[in-house]
Amino acid sequence: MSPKVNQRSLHTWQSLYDVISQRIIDGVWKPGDLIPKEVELATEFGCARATVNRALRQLANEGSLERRRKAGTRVTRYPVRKATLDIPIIRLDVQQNGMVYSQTILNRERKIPPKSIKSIFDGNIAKPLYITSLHRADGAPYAYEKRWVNIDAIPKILNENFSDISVNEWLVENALLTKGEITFSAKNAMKMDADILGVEVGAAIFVIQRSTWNGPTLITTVRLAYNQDFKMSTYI
Amino acid sequence: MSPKVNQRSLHTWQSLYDVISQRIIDGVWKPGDLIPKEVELATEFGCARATVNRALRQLANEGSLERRRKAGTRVTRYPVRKATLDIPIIRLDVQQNGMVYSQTILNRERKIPPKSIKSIFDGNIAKPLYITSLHRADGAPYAYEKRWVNIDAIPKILNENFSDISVNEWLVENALLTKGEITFSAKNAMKMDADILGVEVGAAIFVIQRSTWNGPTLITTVRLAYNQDFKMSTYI
DNA sequence: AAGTGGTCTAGACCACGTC
DNA sequence: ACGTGGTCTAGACCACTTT
Repeated sequence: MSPKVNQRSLHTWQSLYDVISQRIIDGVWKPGDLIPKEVELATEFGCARATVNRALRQLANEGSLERRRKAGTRVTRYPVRKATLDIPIIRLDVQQNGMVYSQTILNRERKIPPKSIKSIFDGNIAKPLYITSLHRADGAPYAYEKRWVNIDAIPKILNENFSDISVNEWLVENALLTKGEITFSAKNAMKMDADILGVEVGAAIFVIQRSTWNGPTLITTVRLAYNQDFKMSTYI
Repeated sequence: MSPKVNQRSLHTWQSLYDVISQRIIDGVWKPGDLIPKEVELATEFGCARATVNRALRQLANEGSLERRRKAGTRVTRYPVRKATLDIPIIRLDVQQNGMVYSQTILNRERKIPPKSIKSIFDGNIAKPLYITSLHRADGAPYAYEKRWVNIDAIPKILNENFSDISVNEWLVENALLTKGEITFSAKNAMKMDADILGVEVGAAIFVIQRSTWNGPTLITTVRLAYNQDFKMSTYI
């Protein structure tokens, strides 16, 4: 009998997620172990296979499980390998630390880029716009930005003077940005970096190189040099 | 007519994902715009609402859309904010670059940690194990590691000498690690760093500070100093 | 109060990889 | 060839927010 209506199950995918996580934490299922297949777990928990699938997929996305058709689902051997981090918008980053943000455009020109930059752009684009600027926190130098912008993709940037808004934020609002690539490194400040950031030549600076595309089209590539106290953190 | 069996739809969630991404790229839906609700999209694409939900959820997880019940789904204004990065296992990182990996334990002792480290550990644990080691690529210094290990959580580490395996990899195989936290920064090499890494005092080094837990229990916290050529990259 | 996304179910077919 | 995960459907109820 039983009316055969959807009952709100007490077994949400989230609760399965918790139970399965706990089993991994407790070592019931150890790294490398094959865990029961979806159908078996569905039976054990008394829920639909789709619900099990949802929980396992989540754990796989987070890197705790590895799933392969036919081969089954295993607890990953090297679980803590992926991290998600937030890329700060400099202004917000500064303001969240209770400081006053300001920025200055140092230089802007149409310019043929050096080879290392040129190779990132498509071969046949117009001479890109090169803009350097300084971001400040409470008036003190915070980050030195060197940026190349694809004029073909976003020509109206030529009419903008960036007195009230940073180039980055202008682009976020006026260009469509769908994917990006980012590289972190540590460098010793060269003379130019040092002069602008107000540090000694040779001081450690944290360098972020970032490129941003709209679909297949490169919009901008930027090098940001922070002075040595910069940190970036994330959870896994 | 029509047998009313599940037909393999041509509209997979992935294809919806592509179409919707393209509309964002093309500016059909601009940052901040409200997009049609799930039911409407399901009608438009001729598929089940669950399929639309799957595609939209994916886009929301990736940060392209923002969803709220009742309020609907919007294109995010600041889309490029989250990045996923792979945390390298040093040995694999070295070997993937075609170099020979080796490592040496420099020092190991039970030791009361400095305040900055102690605060990460729980108050009442046994004196942690402190191990320093050097990772090499083709014999040259690659990364200098200073690590604290929670002995209460993983006592059998005291019987291990790490001649054949790095501490990190041993922990990965012998402890359960479920979550972590990581911080990147740029520092000038202090004398100790410089001597061990074989660089000048003051050279820029890339520092990773990482802590790893099993559930609520801190297992280990480690500082890794790389010499200045270290880079880490990701896509968004 | 009402609207929108969130999730669950039961059943089905599909596709990838291993055997 | 076949087993396991991947996904789709149609319908239902739920939960969070805004009005």
